[in-house]
Amino acid sequence: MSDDAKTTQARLLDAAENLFASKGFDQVSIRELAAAADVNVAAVNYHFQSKENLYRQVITRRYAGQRDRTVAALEDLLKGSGGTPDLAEVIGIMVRQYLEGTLAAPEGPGFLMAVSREMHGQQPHVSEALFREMIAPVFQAFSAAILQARPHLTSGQLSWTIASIVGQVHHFIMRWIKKESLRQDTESLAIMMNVFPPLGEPLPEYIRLVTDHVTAFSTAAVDGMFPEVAS
Amino acid sequence: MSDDAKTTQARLLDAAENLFASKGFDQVSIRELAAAADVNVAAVNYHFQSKENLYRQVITRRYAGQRDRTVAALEDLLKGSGGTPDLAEVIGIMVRQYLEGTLAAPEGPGFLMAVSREMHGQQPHVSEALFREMIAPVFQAFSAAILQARPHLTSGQLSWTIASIVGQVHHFIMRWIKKESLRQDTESLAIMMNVFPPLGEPLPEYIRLVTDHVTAFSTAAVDGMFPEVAS
DNA sequence: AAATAGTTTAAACAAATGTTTTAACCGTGT
DNA sequence: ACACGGTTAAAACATTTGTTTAAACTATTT
Repeated sequence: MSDDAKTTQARLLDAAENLFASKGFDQVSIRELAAAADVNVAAVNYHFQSKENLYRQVITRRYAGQRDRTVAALEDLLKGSGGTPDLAEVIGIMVRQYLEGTLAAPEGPGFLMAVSREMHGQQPHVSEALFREMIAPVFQAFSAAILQARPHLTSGQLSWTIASIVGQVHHFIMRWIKKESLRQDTESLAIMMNVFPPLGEPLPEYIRLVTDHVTAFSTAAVDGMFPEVAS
Repeated sequence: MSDDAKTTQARLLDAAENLFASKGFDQVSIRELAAAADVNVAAVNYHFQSKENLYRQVITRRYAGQRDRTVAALEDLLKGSGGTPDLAEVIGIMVRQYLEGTLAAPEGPGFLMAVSREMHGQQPHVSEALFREMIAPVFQAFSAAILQARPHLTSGQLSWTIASIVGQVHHFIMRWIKKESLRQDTESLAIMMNVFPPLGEPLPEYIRLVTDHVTAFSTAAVDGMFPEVAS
């Protein structure tokens, strides 16, 4: 479906998604949005009441799918393994889903980069609703799956572990985004890529490498920190 | 030294540090800065040429100390241990320095929060210079220290490991900052603190807990992933 | 005391922002 | 053909932004 066949609303949502993703909420003006979507400036307020509300809709529209896919993948794994999944597989699913959903969604480039910014950012544009409806369910499914793989973990150990995993993933996402946004600035780019080796790879390979690393790193950490007492 | 005894420049720098830290570059207007520092709006441009340059100076002024302290602490450890430091101590120093420098510097609240935002952010306000002068030296000292503790690590394994550590630290910093910025929004705050248990602690205790966790987690991960061949 | 260099002040400036208004437009149903 | 709801268009609106101007002030120097 070509752009001019889509409705004004849809074109605005798509343009907003890409622009917000690559520049952040404050850095995108309504006029810029309108130009990218090839609509009138007033369209944003007509269809979405406000710029902030458009932002909210962009995020929730995409994140719902991400959430459902991740939860479903975790549940599938639980069923397939008869209740005792491999810890590395659990973490691997979570990490890969997050990376793919954020950096390489089929719906288009940019996708969910905004969410990471939102989670790390200060502006509470959507934070509470996003957290309750989107993050919390994934968090819960992830917790449950880890607990199936390592039933001896306490709830405290569990949340520390999850925080360490999420932190790593965010960092690798931000690193890729930063690299993308530096495309023009060849000097800074060269410095970054020199210090952070995996950045030179194309995106699918980057996702694979990061997934493998974070999975192996975190699995080793969990089993080193919280060894299961031999039965 | 009371505020009105300080020079206009110093008062602006201090006010800017706190405001930029808690709200981010774009969210702070020059008029807000001037009001907080109790100076005229023109003072920013008179003394610092531009808002962006003021921002640069705020960051470099503080980060230089942070950098020197961290590098010195790592070098001390190397000397004290006769060239074979404990890995956990190396990581612990790095993590603690980063957390303290960012969240709890004696110079005042807020301190270096802006740097984390800068590193994760899109705006290239100071990125390249900051990276080259401030981040790179710390990165290098940290790398060298880890390599002394675990000489068998390849350079690739080293940079993956550092990325995982830095990612975790950033995440725990952001989490604290986010909590601070949600002080008014009691509902969101309750949700966050419920899901992320260590957040309820006062700052020094939070720093201690995070340092211990990240250190233990990462040490276990390194030794689990890259076991030294028994001699 | 006059002059000077540095600093502070209030006011103005130009540009950009999110939003609203009002009129034109379009297809659909009568 | 006409009227009507929904949509788009251009223009205007009220604020806010970073920055500059030009005059007032202040202390030090001559």
